Amino acid sequence: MRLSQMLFRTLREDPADAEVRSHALMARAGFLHKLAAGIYVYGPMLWRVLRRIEAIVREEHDRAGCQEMLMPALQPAELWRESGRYERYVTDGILFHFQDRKGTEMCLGPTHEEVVTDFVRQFVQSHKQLPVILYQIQTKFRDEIRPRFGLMRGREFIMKDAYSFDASEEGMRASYERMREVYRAIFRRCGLRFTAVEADSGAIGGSGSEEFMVDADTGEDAIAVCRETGYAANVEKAVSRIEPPPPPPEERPMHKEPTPGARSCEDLERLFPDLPRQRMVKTVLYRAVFPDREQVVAVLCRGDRELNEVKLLNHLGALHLELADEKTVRAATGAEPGFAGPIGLDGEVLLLADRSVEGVQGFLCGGNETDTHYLDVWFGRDLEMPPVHDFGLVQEGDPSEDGRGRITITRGIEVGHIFQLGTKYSEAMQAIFADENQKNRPIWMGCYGIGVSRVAAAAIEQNHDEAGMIWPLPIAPWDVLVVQMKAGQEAQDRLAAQIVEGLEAAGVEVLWDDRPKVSPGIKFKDADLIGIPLRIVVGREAEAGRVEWKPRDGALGGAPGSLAAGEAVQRVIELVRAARSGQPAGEPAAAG
RNA sequence: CGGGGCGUGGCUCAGCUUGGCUAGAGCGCUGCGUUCGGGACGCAGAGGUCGGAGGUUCAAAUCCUCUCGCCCCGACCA
Repeated sequence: MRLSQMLFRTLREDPADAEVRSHALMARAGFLHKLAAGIYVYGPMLWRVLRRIEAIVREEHDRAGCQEMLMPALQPAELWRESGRYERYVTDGILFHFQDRKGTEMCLGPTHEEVVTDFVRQFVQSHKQLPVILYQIQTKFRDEIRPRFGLMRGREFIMKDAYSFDASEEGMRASYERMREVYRAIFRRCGLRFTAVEADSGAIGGSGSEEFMVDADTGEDAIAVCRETGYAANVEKAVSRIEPPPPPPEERPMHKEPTPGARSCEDLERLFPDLPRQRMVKTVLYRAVFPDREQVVAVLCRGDRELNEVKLLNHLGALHLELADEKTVRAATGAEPGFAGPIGLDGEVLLLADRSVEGVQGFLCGGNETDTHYLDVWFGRDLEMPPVHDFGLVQEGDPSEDGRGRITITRGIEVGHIFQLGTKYSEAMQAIFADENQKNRPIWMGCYGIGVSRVAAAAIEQNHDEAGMIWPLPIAPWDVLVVQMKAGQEAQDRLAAQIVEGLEAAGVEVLWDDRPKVSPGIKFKDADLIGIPLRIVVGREAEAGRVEWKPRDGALGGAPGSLAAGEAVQRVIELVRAARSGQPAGEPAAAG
């Protein structure tokens, strides 16, 4: 493709509304255009990237025996009522929903468990038809509370979603394992560095789940990793050991201490310099929302630890959980926020304790009275130990659960998530089959998602520099950029055309910057910005049949330097072949 | 939804506090010429309902009201 023929333009400055590099760089390079919050036009170059990602996704799914299909984005709300998710999704506001001309409630699919389950229940009657895995690549709609970061969290985005159907729990696990391997292969082939982590299954529900995180400092998710043991989990889910508290001090009677203005552990440390954080107990108040009621919950936590709201939410089985607002705090404690404690709380409050407070004695805690704390408090003596569970957030440096290593916290971008759903949807929607003994049983399901458009953004978050994007070769919009310094100069015209022809004949996708009257500086800056990994410069040595080898990605293309044109062509062909070697043998190189 | 901020040529912004000339700059764009290996230079141009509506005023980008949109911080997720 000749760049001079493309709709192409670059901007010198970052757009004002782009917060992350991937968004800013793509917008500057014309890959992306925002139409409204979280809604984007994918330009020609970005679309090539997305199609390449899709091609890899398809190949790996097909190879694993999955069947591609396509379901409607437009769906009757009735189906969602049947699974029981309609209320929650509408209350959350995540579901785009409206009425058609007849007044029927409709929605735009944020995910397709309902539709696929409805489809499968009409087909499957016998265990002989199982297992089966279906998938589609399609636009999804979610009215995100806060769309942001460009392609990272859009309201309309491209997703690959797959669903497995099995006759037994073991079968479901086997399908899940198979999909896990498919996912590993996909992200490996995309040229991304990633980590598979244990995850919370959230609103989708089910028993087990893992997320695939592209390693990137700018990621929205924090991940707990243990190098020694290979443990990796989303911090929402992660467990660790915690250092035990110091031994109890000499027993003294509980008493009040004036603590004016001391609302945090930092403040209290200044007032009580000899008291370690491990002998402070925080009381954090939450408001938990259930389908039929609300409940104020107070959770005790050691002063040097933090609480994990996801663990708490799961334990309570609540729909939502949020920090209590000031009014709620005042009503529950009778004090200004910052002085909540377990003693003398309002009777309606549910009191729980994180396991970090176990063994803590003679501690400091809030007095439920403004500017007052209790000191020398003992569990068992001054108050009953509330029910104890693990509500803690893992912290950097914690020993791993088995004690054989230490936890490190890193960041990542979630590009894939796989779930064992069990029979949640099949039971709700009566997707049943007859087993060998003619007994009706619900189908065991799994679901598996990849954010295709998010993969593109994550690739840039992981691979860029000051000058621009650096695409991994397998998902780059083009394999190689041929930069012709002076379009119209005969020797350069001839050599560039010859190189492009040679590469294309070998199945390499080539972008040829043949723009006339564009200064060298601009060509180089643009080349850096769009980040095509391999580059050949046709310039001053063209008469001698030589070019400059100038890869964008030094790690991939090696050192720059002068080369005979034929040699450069050969090098590109080899690198491209190597990058595509993940393909099944016998298939031609993907041409799109 | 709660809290904070912003809407002025294609892009990045100034002007608004204290209303007053023909609404500006840089980049980009068009034409001509000189340049030509890291965002060149000169000359001549095009391009703006100042987000929208209403109001105050002799006069509104500027003040007031309403409204739409966008961004950031929090709960959600591919």
